[in-house]
Amino acid sequence: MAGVSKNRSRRSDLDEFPRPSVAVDVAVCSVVPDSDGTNQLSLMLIKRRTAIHCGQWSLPGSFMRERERLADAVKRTLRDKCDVEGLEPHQLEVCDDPDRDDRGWVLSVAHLDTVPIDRAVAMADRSGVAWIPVRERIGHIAGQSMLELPDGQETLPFDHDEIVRAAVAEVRRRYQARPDPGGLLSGSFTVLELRRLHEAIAGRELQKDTFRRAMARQLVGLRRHEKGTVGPPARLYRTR
Amino acid sequence: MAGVSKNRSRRSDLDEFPRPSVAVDVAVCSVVPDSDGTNQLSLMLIKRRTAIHCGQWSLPGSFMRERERLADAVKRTLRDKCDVEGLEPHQLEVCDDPDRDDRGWVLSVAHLDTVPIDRAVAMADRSGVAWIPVRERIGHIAGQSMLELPDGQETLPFDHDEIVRAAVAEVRRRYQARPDPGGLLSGSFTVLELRRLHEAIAGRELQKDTFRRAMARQLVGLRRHEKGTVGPPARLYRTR
DNA sequence: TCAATAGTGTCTATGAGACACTATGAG
DNA sequence: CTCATAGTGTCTCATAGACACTATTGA
Repeated sequence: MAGVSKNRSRRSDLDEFPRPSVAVDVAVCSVVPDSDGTNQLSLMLIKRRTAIHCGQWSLPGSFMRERERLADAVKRTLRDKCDVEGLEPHQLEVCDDPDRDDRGWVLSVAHLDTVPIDRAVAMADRSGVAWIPVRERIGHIAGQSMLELPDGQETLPFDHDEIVRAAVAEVRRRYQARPDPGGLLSGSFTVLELRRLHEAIAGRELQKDTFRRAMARQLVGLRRHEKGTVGPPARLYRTR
Repeated sequence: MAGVSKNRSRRSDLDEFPRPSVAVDVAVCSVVPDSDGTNQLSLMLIKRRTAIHCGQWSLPGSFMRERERLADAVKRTLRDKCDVEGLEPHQLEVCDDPDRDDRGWVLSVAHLDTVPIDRAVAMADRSGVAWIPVRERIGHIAGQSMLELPDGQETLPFDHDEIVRAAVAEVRRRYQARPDPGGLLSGSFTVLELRRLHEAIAGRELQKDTFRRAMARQLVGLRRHEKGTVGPPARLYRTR
């Protein structure tokens, strides 16, 4: 690239200013069946293998590479640390507390992403990766995670607890208006399946008739019907 | 601070990774009277005095200082470059195109802020600072600014045009539901003043009776009334 | 008097919430 | 048959949009 040498030559302006380390963190969300079999809005955590906070569960994240785009850094992180591909990260917020990382001055750009349910289920047995349901306890205790963490861990490292809160709020906000903005259901689905998904995300039961009428307008009805379940065959739909 | 020496000693982890320069840019919005006297949603631009893009109009911005918080960097920028104080910046998005700045790899965290109308008017005559109304042209031409820039300038430097678009969209989104989330009206005001404000932001006329009923619910009615205008004295309100 | 405004009444269309009802298929 | 479900009908209530009307002030 011709631009690189030009960039280097004018670099002097920039050297006057201190540069923070910049990382990306990703809150990967999905809705996966509980041990009971009920759907739960969950976040994907990884067990840290690096020096700091080693052994703890945290959101996947990594430092940016030279002239990398944020979205690419997120995709690389997910590929390298969780073996997930094809997601589309969205920016959530920048975490800028200078004391958030004991190693020094580190900014983190928090991202949100969603993985289709079937892929999430397929990943569930991978070692070092876990899907943790969000805890729906009212009167949430300060300094405690929204997640019921394994191994007796109380909180997530860095400011990941706050990122989780922002991510859950954002997913809920998005799923209030649209059927499946995050693409959690792949292919076709019944209205019941979509409602169970929304109920898991919202954390409460939804009115079946109101829900149907609100969603059907935004869906494409297929000719196919689901068979083999209790009751009359349910029509299949897909998103636009 | 005890933390600093500890941070330095563990700095080695971080030195493996390249660090971008990080800047903040602010889209400062207000509603100021046009040359016609009609209210216009406007952005505050400054005339650049630094080496790069010198002489061009742009959003105020600056590089972060060591271990500074983003909000503080924005406040410092506004204080130093525009002599404005007391604002509360909100994050909009991170601009991460590696080629956005010819000098090198620079991330910019775009922010949004609003200044009360009376303060904006008082600033209007300050040299090197200008309030530019957003252009409401339908079928917006690609590669052209949303703003009618002075001195025949066509576009804003860096990716400031995109930041302006995001800022205007965000201000409009916020003012759809609430009376005055940005605190543009200081003190008390009539429903008519509030409606003129909303009309300037939305860029279209609003129904007077529907608007009154939607807003009055969210306002505190005062005992005072405005005098000296045409028509019956209008009741004054304030935000909660 | 006129123009512009305040503030309210009212009609209609829309949609959410809620309850009920019939139809359908698996076990 | 029983049960869980699909899908629709319908009633109520709240609200947006629209139009109209009276009252009140300055010019």
